[in-house]
Amino acid sequence: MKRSRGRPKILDRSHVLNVAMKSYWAQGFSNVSLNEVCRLAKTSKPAIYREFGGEDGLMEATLQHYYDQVLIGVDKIFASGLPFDEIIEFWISVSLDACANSEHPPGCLFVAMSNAPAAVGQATRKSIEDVREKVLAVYENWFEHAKRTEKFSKDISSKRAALYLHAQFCHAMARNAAGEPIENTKDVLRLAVSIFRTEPLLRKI
Amino acid sequence: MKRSRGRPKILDRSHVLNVAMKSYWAQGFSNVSLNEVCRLAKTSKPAIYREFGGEDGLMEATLQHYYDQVLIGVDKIFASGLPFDEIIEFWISVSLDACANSEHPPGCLFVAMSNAPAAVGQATRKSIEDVREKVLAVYENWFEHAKRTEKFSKDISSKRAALYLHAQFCHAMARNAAGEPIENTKDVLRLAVSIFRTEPLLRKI
DNA sequence: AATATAAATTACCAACTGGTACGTTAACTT
DNA sequence: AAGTTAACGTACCAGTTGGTAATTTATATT
Repeated sequence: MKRSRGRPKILDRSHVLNVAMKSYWAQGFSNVSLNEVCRLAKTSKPAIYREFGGEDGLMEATLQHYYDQVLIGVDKIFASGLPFDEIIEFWISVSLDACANSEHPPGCLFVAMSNAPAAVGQATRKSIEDVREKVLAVYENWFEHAKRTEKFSKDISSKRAALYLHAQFCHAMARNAAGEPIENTKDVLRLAVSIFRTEPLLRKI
Repeated sequence: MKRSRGRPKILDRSHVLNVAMKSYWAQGFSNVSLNEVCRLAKTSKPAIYREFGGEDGLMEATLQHYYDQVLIGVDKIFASGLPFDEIIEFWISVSLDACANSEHPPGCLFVAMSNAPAAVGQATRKSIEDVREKVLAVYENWFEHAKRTEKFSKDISSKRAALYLHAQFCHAMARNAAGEPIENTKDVLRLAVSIFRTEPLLRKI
């Protein structure tokens, strides 16, 4: 790790990313200006420009950071090897309970960005697409695996099931971010995933 | 309709509302400034202030206008008296096809606002809640009616079913606004509403 | 004709936005 | 010690935002 020439860098990249992630996540990324990120991270705009190239670059990097710090944790659930139903239940609670314990802000930065593509730059838009594909791939692989080892409805292609699961996740995160009570959202998710069960369709209230 | 004293009003309220509705809807309401609405509607800011009281008032009025002009049409489907399955199918296509024929911008202004409560003022936030309750009531009544006259799964309370249906609608509109292909969205919706069928759970791809 | 009323419009406000020019400073290289 | 490199941060830019003061204009009432 040889230090290069020139004045040593002070700016703490990952500190900036944490600050940006948290405020984008909590306030809604389009309600947080670049100026404000600078203020909160106690750095200067030119420093941000040097490191990230501009607001679009910062958002892109922040989204990647969010994936590495947060979404990865969700993805890992699907590699846990637990039974189908338990994974689903675990996935629901991890997605929603973390914010109830105020470990996290409500909602999901990735979903927020996905839902407002007009409010981000090119680079970020591309990044959104990348993350989406990563997530869909995780779901799809898991469905493939489940078809081989578990007894859940096989009358649906894994791709389709993955799109469906992701759709339900996106909706849950959007409503969660908007302040919907968590129990409503969980209930909707549980109903939604009931399509994967072979029986019974619905249980009594 | 006696004309009151003072200089006669020129400002065309419903023209302003149409302009605001269309641009909020098409560009995403938080990407459209009050200044821009004035420019597009060829009116002045003080005129908007006189009529609506400010940006919050304009947004609130625009949301109501959107309900009266657009959402009412969706609600009416549920009063059509058609069979359960046909209503569902009709509901899906009305929600999604209008924008494919570019009769409408994609997405739903109401859902967009619901999903970004931090970006609107008090009055608009309250209006969002009102519209939401209207819509949920329509769904709920329809489920109540369907339980009496149709053979669909009764093991779910109408309130819960209404929340679920609305959730699916919101997601579909959000993805539609974000540019997701319509067929994906329709497919997700069809899978989601399959929970109301008593059998069979899933059909082959 | 004079007055009261109210809408229209221009021109402004301070605050903030994303973005940058440029002089300064701290290291390494010669 | 002199020179090179590069990050630092102040202080600025033009443009936009939501909002308003103040003057003008068009009507109804007296």
